[in-house]
Amino acid sequence: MDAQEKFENFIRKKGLKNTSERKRVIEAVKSLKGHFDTEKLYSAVKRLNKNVSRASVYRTVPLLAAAGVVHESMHKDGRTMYEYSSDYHHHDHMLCIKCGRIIEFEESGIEGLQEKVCRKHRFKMTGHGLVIKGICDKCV
Amino acid sequence: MDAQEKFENFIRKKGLKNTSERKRVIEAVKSLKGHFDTEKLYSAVKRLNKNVSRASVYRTVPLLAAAGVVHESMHKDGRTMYEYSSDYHHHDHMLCIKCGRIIEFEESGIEGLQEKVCRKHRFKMTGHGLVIKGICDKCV
DNA sequence: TCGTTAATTGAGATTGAGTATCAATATTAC
DNA sequence: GTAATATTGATACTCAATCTCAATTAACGA
Repeated sequence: MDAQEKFENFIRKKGLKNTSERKRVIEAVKSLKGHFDTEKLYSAVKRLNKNVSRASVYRTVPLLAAAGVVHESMHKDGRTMYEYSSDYHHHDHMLCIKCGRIIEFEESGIEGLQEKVCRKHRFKMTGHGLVIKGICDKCV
Repeated sequence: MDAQEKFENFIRKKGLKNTSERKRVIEAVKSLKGHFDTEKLYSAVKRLNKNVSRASVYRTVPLLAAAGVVHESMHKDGRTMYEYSSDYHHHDHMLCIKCGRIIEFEESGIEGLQEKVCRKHRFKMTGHGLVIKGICDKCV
C-alpha cells in the first residue's frame, strides 16, 4: 500500500482531515533516505518548496508514526529518529559513540525472546527498539 | 565499592578534582529510588539542601555515568533516564505509552544474542538498551 | 453545489531543557 | 604555602518543540 493511501485510511478512521500540507509532508518523507529527525524532515519540506510551516511539520510527524507511514527508529542525542516505512524491514541499531555512525542489524532470535517476555507480562507490544552503543570497527 | 570511592578513583585517573559539589550530587543520587532524569536529580539536590547549582548538576551527570556511579538506562519523552548503579542489575524496559509506567525485565538470552551480533560486526559494545513500547496489563 | 461544523494552518510568542561565558574560587601537586 | 589549573555559579543564551489564536479549509449532509 502506498504511503498516501495508508495515511488516508488512518485519517478517515480517526475522523481527521487529509490536508494538502500533510500530503506534502509525506512527499518530503519519501524524498529522504535513511534515518531522519523532524528538523531534517522540515528541511526537506523547504528544499522541495512544499511550503509547510514548521509547526505543521512537527504536528504531522506523530500522525505519520501512528499511521505507520514512518517508523520511530531510535534516539540519537536526545532526538527521535524516524525511517520511512517503505524502506523498512525490521532491524535494530548499533550507534558508534565516537563517529556517530549507525549500523543496522537483524537478529530474529531477539525478536522471539521479546515476544516471550511480553506474553509473560501480558504486555501488548506496539513497538520496540534496541540500541547497542559502543565503538565501531573504523574507530578502534 | 561505594559510589563515592568509585567516583574518586575515576576522578583521580582522569586528573580531575573531587569537589564537594560532586560529592553532594552523589549523595542526592543515593537518595533517589528508581529511574530519574537530570532535572529530577537537581530537585533532589535542592530538597536535601545541598546547594549545588543547576549547571554543576548537569555537568556532573555525564561524569557519574562515565565513572559507573549511575547507569544510563533509557529514553523517555526525549530525555535520558538514569539509575543508581548500586541498585542496578542488568535489565531492560517496557514502557507503557498510556500511563508511562516502566516495567523492568531480564532476559539473558537477549544479552547473548547481542554479544553475537557485536562480534559479527567487530563492534565494541559499551552499553545497550532495549525498550519495548506498548500497553501494559493495567491499561488494556 | 452550498453551508455548517470542526479540524487545521501559520506566524510568532513562549517554553524549557541543556549549554556557554567568565570572573571568582577551590583543589591538587609540588 | 604557592602555583597551576580545574571547577563553580549566576546568568545569558541556544535551539528544539509547543502553544496561541485568528484565518482558512476539508468533510459531510442537505
